[in-house]
Amino acid sequence: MRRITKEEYIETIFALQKDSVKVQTGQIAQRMDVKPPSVTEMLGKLQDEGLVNYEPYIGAELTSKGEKLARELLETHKVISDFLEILGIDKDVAEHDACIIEHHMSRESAQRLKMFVEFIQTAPKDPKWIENFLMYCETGKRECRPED
Amino acid sequence: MRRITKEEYIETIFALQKDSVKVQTGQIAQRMDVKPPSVTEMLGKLQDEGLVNYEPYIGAELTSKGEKLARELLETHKVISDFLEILGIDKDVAEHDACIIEHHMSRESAQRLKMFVEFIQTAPKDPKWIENFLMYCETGKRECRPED
DNA sequence: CCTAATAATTAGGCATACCTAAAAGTGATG
DNA sequence: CATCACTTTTAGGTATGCCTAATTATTAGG
Repeated sequence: MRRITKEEYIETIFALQKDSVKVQTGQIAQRMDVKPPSVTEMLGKLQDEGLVNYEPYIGAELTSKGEKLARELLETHKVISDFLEILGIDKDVAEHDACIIEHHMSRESAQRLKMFVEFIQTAPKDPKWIENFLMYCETGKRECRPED
Repeated sequence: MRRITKEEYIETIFALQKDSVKVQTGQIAQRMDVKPPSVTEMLGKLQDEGLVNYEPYIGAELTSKGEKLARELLETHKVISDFLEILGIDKDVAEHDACIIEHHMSRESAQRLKMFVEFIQTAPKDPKWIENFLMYCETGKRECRPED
């Protein structure tokens, strides 16, 4: 049984708030593939921690604290999935892995990985070595440039 | 509260078996920073899954199935920590993050990351772009070679 | 305004991994 | 062989997050 963390609830609520300010129990449940009672329970806990404002039968809304956390989590998430995609991982798998890994990575590693992705993405030209790497994955051969 | 997974017990037992065949409850508890009753309980479960042979008051020993799993886990672990170290993460942090992440990464991503690390480590020369990257982390500047 | 459909909540449980305190087993020593 | 020190196990309980079934709110139609 896959256990979803509080953080994932925060991220989901954040995403759903793009459509409407108040997010309903059912929406969250559906999106997270979880039953409504689990959501009700979690919203209570998130409320206790000051991450959401929750009114029974009405819906939930992130507090500014919750929103800040959501943005941080989403950034880490994006860094990881971008990285995995650069390595040539299937988009869905990258997405899935990022979801799970993001909550377990230290701030330090996340920060470093972020710089790495940034370094690659803002390279003057699409770096040759990525091409070489993907080639290496498929054929096992590497192009023999000395500075590779 | 940090929740340790079954897999981490397997890895720990594997590591301790280098010193003696039978591994005792107390050794595992100490190494994992957990109390002995937790270990007893877990050994029972691992036994049920056919991963260890466990005799109360004597100790535990990995089955061949458990040992196979341990080797796989350790390989993934090493891939992740090597990668983080290449990015310039502190060894202890890399080690710690690898411990946690390894259990959450898909086989596909782990395999790809493995190839990536291998690609870097077996590069004809220590790749220039890693130096460039570490420089970029420290100074924010990148060396402007067109093929960067 | 009452009812039926829909949605959410409460109540009561399960699984996992952890803990403390108490009981039991093991082994060395007098 | 009895006792003490040490280790391990058992018993009972906590925290998370998830579930089903039953209850309660809300809302739309008649």
